[in-house]
Amino acid sequence: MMIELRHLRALSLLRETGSLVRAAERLHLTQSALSHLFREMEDRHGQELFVRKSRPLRFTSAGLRLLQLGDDILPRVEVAQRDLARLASGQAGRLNIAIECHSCYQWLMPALNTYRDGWPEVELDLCSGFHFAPLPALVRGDLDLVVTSNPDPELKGLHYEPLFSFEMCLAISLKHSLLQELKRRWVEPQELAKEVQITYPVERERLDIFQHFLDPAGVEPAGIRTAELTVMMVQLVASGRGVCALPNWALYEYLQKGFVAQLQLGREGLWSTLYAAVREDLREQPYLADFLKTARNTCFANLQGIRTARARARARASPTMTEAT
Amino acid sequence: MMIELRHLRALSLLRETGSLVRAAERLHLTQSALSHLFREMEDRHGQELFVRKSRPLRFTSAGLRLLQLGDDILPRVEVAQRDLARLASGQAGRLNIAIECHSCYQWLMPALNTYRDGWPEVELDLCSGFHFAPLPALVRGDLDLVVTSNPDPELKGLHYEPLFSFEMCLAISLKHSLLQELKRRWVEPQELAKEVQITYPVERERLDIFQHFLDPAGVEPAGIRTAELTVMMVQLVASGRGVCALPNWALYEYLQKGFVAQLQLGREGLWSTLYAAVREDLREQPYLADFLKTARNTCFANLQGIRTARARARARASPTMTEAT
DNA sequence: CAATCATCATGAGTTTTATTCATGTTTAAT
DNA sequence: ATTAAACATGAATAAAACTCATGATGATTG
Repeated sequence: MMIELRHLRALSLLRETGSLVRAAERLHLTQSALSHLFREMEDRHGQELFVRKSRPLRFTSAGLRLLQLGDDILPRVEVAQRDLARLASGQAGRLNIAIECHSCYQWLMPALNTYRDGWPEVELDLCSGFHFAPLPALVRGDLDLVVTSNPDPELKGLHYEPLFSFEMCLAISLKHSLLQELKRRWVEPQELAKEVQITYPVERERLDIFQHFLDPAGVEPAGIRTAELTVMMVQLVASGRGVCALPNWALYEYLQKGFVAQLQLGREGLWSTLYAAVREDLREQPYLADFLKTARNTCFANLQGIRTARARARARASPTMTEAT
Repeated sequence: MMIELRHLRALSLLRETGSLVRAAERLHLTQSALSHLFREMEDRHGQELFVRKSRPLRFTSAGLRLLQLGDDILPRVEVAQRDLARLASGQAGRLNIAIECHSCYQWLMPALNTYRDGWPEVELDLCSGFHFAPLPALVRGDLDLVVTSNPDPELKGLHYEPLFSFEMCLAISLKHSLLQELKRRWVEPQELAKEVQITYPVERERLDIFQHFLDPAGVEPAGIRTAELTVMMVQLVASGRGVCALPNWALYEYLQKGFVAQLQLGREGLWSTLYAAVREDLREQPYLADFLKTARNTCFANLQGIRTARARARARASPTMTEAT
């Protein structure tokens, strides 16, 4: 037989009340039950847990060690139990968020701030700077929500909630020769072979420009240069150090200010959809559903040039509307 | 009903094995038993714990939360269980030591070093700088051994193992007028009323000179000055800033070097006995019994002027021998 | 696509464990 | 010494944990 929480709870209560009778009362048991219980524990461990004939009650070293264990773990069990109850009722929960798309901080931060007001009980955590694959971590339970544009259909048990569709665009210097040479508003992959790509400092697989544009065409850029911040990337582009792919909504303000020019990636433009990946069973939870709503609202309120995934799907079906923004 | 460790163990094993059948094998149960067990847990918490029809096995958020709890607390339970087993067998244990007497570091450190070699499994900790009463902490289980010269007979469940008896002596400057004035080797409390006392920086109640010499006679010294280290206290005495009570064994080397002179406190000398206080049930433990032996050996090997408590008791009974050292 | 195999669920029956009840023993207080 | 409160104990009972036998489900394969 093994230690059980029941034993630790009883022992803790024995210390608290100072007598079997009162401890039994608190546990809604008889004094006899506790007497049997402690005797069994003592038999199991081969030593006394407390000194019977003594007032006030005294514990032996073994008893004290078990009390210490109880002090250590019982509160944790309580917390877990509350978490489960809240999870069942949908009142609150944990929301460990990771984002794959670096620019997304732009809308995620305001969204989180708004959300926090409505759900102060939800334990929010933003797991940036992770060096593990986020979607498996979501399945494992280390994360609760992943913002990604690359759903993995292999992973079971996940639901991908579309947030919005956006266009990946190429930021290019106003003085760049391509702007003059091309008689069109879009580039082919081959036309970027001589350019330096400015990117976020993350793995190549997580950059849409490579995964969905250059790599499929077998084009390698003249160089790759990284920058942490979007504003730095734009600055490098503006000063002619290279070109850079950014979501249209991230690029918008810099276009307005006339810092850089914009080209579409390919004739159709490189559209993709951003999803919030969550575990299926969490999807219905009010606190999560509301987070998704808040996130979407924040995005459509603040980001220029994005579309609902549905609208974009319709647009793709009827090519005449493709370029509408 | 409440969460029990059995549930957490089963769930962890389910994750480890990936199936009810294999988890049941490992637990020496039938698959049916586990099926019933998990169903009950789910009923209790009002939600599924894992997704049945799925390979590989997937857990729900609730299941993951319980797994996390298990990962958190099950290892702690294991550790406690091992501790209890070792406590039962007397192989090893914990030894959190506190000392009331500041000078005792002088022999405690070598004793600990010797002891460590023989009992590498025992978790040794020296709780110095405590600001709580050490004997109650010993009863409570926060400490396992307290070196004290003031046993408290009120506290039940403690055993006081005598280490040795020693004499509290007064260190006094070689040029001090008292040395000339007195025609004897001892002082009365009243004769210290004009002196500054140099003491360790601890509460007055913990200083034998006050508790057993000055306070009973109602004598207040001209001043109190503190120093952290014995050597500093002796230095202050040597330079005439005051007098200072120290155990004879701590004073010995400074007398030898001729830094200070020594006077007895009262005609009989102020003898007291140093005890190692332990909880009664720990007393028989081999690892503890051996610590006491090592400590005593170290003391008698290194300290000059100490006596066994028994010898001192005999000496006190026959006054003619009182002053023998 | 049926056949097969492995896994899991289920209900009744059984064993084990937890608890109570009735009563005796010990302890501390008066 | 007497008494009251607390605790221990063994038998009886209630509750739980578990098994067995079997049926359902899902994945695999020829």
